Amino acid sequence: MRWSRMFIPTLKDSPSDAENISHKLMLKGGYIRQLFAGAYSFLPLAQRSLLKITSIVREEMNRIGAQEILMPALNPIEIWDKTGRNDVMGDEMFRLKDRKERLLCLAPTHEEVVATIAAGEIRSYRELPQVWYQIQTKFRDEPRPRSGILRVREFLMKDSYTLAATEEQLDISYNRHAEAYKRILKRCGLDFIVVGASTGTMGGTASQEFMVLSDAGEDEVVFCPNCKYAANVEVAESILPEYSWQPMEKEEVYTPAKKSIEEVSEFLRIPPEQLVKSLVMVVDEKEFVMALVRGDRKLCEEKLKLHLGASNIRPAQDKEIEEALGVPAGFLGPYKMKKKIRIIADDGIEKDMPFATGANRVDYHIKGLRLSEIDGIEFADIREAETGDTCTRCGKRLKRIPTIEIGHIFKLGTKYSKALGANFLDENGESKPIIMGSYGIGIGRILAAAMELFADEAGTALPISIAPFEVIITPLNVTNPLILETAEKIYKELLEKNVDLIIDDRDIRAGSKFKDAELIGIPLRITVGEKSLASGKVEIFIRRDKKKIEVPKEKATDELLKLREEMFKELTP
RNA sequence: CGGGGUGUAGCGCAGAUGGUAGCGCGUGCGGUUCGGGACCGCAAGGUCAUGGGUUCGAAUCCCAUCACCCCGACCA
Repeated sequence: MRWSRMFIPTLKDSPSDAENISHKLMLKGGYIRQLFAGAYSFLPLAQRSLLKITSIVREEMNRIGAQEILMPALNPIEIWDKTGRNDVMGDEMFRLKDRKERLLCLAPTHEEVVATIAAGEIRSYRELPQVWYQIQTKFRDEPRPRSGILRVREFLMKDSYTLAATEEQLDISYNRHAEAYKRILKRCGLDFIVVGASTGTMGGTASQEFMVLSDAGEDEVVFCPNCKYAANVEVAESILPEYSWQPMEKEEVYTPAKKSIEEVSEFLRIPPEQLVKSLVMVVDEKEFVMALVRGDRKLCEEKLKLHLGASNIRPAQDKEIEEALGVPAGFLGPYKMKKKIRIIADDGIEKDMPFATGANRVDYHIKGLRLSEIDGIEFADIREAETGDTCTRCGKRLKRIPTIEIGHIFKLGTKYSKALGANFLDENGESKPIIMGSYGIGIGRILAAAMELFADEAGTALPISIAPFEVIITPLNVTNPLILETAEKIYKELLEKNVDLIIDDRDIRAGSKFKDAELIGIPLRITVGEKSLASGKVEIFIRRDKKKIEVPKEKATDELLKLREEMFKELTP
């Protein structure tokens, strides 16, 4: 490929819209352009990378015996009604009507379609297990698209679905996917951790996420450096560090306009650890629940949701709280409540610790209350684990870190097959619902994560397996025939060896060529210029470690092939 | 949806107190340069997000709308 003929609109300044590193780099490097919020065009460089990623994904999926299919993105709403997910998905699903006013949606995922196919075709246990996958554009009307390509409304995903007759078959498919995902990420040059996760709106019995450590990530993972326990904060367990509380008289205290934990803590001179937050949540849009969490802790909504068996919870608005409890937010507590609602206390709060919390009276808090003296409270782990908490497995300190979620695998069970009538006859002629699994991996996120992970001042250094080109040849002055001929000769030799490369044949200054090549992240560069050529040499530049090697021009091709080989070897699982 | 911010040339920005739009980069042409985003000359490029209002006069003041970005609740 010749740079002069390629569409690579690099920029000197990144557009001010871009905030995080991969987003800036992709815009600057001419990889992507935004069409509107949450939708990007992939320009030639990005598309080349994405094609390489998808072919790695294909190879690994095929390797575990998965069969590639392709399902419609356009779905009739009925199948989503049958599983109840038309409601569960809420505004996240794009909905539209056809010319006959029939309700359709753009599928955010494909369990419903898979179960529909299975319901129509699978009859016997002899036809199971099945493992199907597709690489397809998904649509999700994200409440807030952000971070460039990391969180968008239209994105490429590899999603697979397994159909099993038995739990054992499901386990095998699930484990094979985990293995395939590890191989995929390794081949794409990404370091990752596998963590226990919440099944969220998918439902199901077990799930794990494949996370890349990155500050750009939107997820957080709690992990133990000692025993390797790792879990999404949504589900991570921990033990609170010891806290020696102070004794406290029981009394109502006047706390004018002191609402937040900080304000109350400061005003009453009580540390946040000895305050209790009373958070009112709306459960499935019908019931109010009060959640009690220690003042220095965050409520983990996902854990609470799980405990309640709810499908949706949200913080109540101030107006709702006042209507339901007769007290404004800020002075709420499990004390002299005007109206009884369900109370769930975090089990990390010591039952005999006296604490301060709202007195359910405007401008008043109650001091010296203890959970042990309140009737009808439920206890559950509903707090978020934090750095410094104790690991429940080995007793060492936990760490909490931001991550990018690249892949997620689920054991779904029979939720979808039951809803859509996907049954089979077992050995005994008994009809049973098919046991499903579902597995996703974000193609674009792999690229974004790699950009992010290997970024430096000059740009990025993509892994050779997914870089848009493996090698760039940079003749520094194309008006010098000797330089150009030498570069062209090496270019031809490498082409014959099936190296994926580009020659920067533009008639521009050397500096610009260097900047561009380093920006877009090509892992290997051959520089052909007067300086080295005077002694019959060319220079090989290794982008990742910024190392330069001079080699005789006749040996350039062989030397480069060797380096390329080594780079690929490093990425071999 | 709540909170914050920004919309002026392809990109990055400037345009006090209202007086008819500018800088840097980039782009085109000519020339000198050519191993780390060169220099000189010439030139093109703008419904100042949109709609309404105030005013003799609005990029600037007022109202509304829209878009995009950031922080929170959801996900590959």
